[in-house]
Amino acid sequence: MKKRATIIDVAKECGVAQATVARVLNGQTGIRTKESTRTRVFKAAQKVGYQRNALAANFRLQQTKSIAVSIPDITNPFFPELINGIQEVLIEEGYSMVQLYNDWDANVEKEHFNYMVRTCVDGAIISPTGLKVSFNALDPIPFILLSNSEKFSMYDTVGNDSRNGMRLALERLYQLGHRRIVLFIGGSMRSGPNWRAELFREFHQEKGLSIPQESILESDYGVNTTSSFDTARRFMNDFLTKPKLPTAIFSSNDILALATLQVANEKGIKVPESLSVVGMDGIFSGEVSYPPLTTVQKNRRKTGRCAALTLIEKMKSNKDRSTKMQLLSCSLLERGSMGPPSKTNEI
Amino acid sequence: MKKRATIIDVAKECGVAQATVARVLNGQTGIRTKESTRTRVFKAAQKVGYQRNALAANFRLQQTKSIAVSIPDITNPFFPELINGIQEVLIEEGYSMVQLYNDWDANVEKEHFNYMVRTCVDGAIISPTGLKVSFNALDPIPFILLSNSEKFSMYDTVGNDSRNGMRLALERLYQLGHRRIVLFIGGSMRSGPNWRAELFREFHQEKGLSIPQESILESDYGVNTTSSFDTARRFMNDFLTKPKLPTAIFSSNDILALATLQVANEKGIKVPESLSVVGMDGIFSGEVSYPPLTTVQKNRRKTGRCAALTLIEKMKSNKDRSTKMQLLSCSLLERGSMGPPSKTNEI
DNA sequence: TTATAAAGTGATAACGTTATCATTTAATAA
DNA sequence: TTATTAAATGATAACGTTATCACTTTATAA
Repeated sequence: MKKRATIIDVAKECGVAQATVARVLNGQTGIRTKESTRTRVFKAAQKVGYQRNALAANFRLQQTKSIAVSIPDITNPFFPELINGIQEVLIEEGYSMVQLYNDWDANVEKEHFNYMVRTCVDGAIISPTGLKVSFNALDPIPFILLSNSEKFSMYDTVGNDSRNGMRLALERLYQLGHRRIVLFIGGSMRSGPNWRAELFREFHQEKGLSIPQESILESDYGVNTTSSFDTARRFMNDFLTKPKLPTAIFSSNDILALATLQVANEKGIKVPESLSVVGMDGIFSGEVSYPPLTTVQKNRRKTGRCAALTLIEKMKSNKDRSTKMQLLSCSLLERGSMGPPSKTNEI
Repeated sequence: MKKRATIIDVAKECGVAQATVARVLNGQTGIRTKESTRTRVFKAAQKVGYQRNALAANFRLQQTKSIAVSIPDITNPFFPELINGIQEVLIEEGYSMVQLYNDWDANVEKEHFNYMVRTCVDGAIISPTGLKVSFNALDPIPFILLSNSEKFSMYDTVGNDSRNGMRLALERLYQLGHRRIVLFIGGSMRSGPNWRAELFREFHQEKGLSIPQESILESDYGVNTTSSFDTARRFMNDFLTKPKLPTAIFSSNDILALATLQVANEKGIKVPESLSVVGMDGIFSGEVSYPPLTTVQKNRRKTGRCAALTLIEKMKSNKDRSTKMQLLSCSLLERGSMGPPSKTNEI
């Protein structure tokens, strides 16, 4: 491992002061250099194979030009696209990204916060493990949360308007003629107090429908995507043998919906003729299922971009800004798993 | 943002030399300090709120305790688990991870290599965009490649034994009674000269089977997972209307297999009764398809772990080790999409 | 006791960059 | 031309840590 060339080496190579080299190579703002020396320096730098030592620069400037991204689980298909969106923006702005996964463990998450302080990341984007997370440990670091919960309204937050998304789905199902709709909740996300059940009841009230028994199904949480899927499968294996089935099942995420779809296929329940299945999130697997999954699409790439942009804006304006909560709208992505209920399925 | 306390502040606070504070707080190996001064220093550090400036330490030590992971596309379902495996090991060893995505662009990849040198990452794990990538730019940085190509045998490489995996699948299909098997190649990975076609022909020769026309299907490459899937779908939409279909289709990755599966379902071709579909990789979507996809399972988490462990070993042993290529074995994950060919399907 | 070793501490030099200020050189005005 | 200003460059001091070496103090052996 041979030693790397420094600006001093470059300076020696072309007979100028190191200060000049520094100016040329790492453009100090507002100070010009003669074109002839510039080219000389560039050439010399090339020759000795100079690469700026970011460690030294970071130390000098006390900034890392890197931001931390804390999420529970990268294998959850919800996250990769979001991460990708973040990355796109950060790259443009010259930041790099350190990812931290905590596997839904709040203690690990807290340790990650300390890590961020120690390593002097310039900012952080955090998808919290729960609603009770404290961000005190982050003290000097500007951060953005990925959430759609009111609980975090005192922080800068970027999320998806899942309420409205769910509404869109229910409305559309109603419009198609569905009157026996079931809500399926669970999965690996800890979503706190259940606004979904609330919204579901509200919706039925509005439409003048009575809520039948067993219309809000709650599967256990899984520790990860696969276990969440398996649990949902078992649940549906049981549920879909009941005598009087609903005409549509709306699930709080795509994993649950895909489990429903698979079990229905196995049982010979025709989707969407006998049962419409609607999910939420818009993960890739819903694209390749049979039939393709109708879902409430969350634009995760855009969410990531938005979070990153907001963070960068926050970091640039050192003056205190008022915090804000941004909810990106969802859309209903209609694919094969949803259709009008068949006549034979009517009461 | 008030200035952070340094070891000098701590030293002043308790009347010792800063060297002593440094020794106590960031345990220099092999040098003891009296217990009484240790406690004094700790107390003082606590009092002034000392937090080690990792930026300064990194600069001094010329190490970041971070490693870079360069992959083409995090939204490709192949990668998240691999990344997770890497992360698991790195965390244990106290390293953090910077991820770089190049979207299959070799120029971006090269720029990322420069970035690694500039930022002085301690090591790198790289999934190359192609077989012609040069790693010269990485010069002083120890790195591990994620590949199974012979082309990279001069570097430390970790990959999956796809050859053997494909063999397993073909053997099993043959054993089940399949004699009209088709190979479906394509997808978003650039895999270079086609050893798959070669292996396919070899296999037929061994078994004394003649290779029928149109038994090696090659779909176009897609720029990403979704487009790769769509292209494969269009291809299969065409292919599966042909008069005499094969009894089994082996695809070079799960995306292609899932496209096949979906189109077969749409066309009412019963899987596995009329057509067995086998994929490769073992991505999550294959778990939730209908029927669940039989696939050559690559243990990606393990692959990631192995790569990380090998890298760490390499970084620790500063003496030159001989390079090695590690190929992790694949297994055939038998799920619903594969079965014996039905009688009616015989010639 | 005295000589010797060991343990504990202090003083100080890096590390490579950026930024400030001083100095030289070139350009413009008188 | 000379005086004055502007442009270009050089010299140098940080930044906070680690690590080396020198020096004191304490413990152990003779």
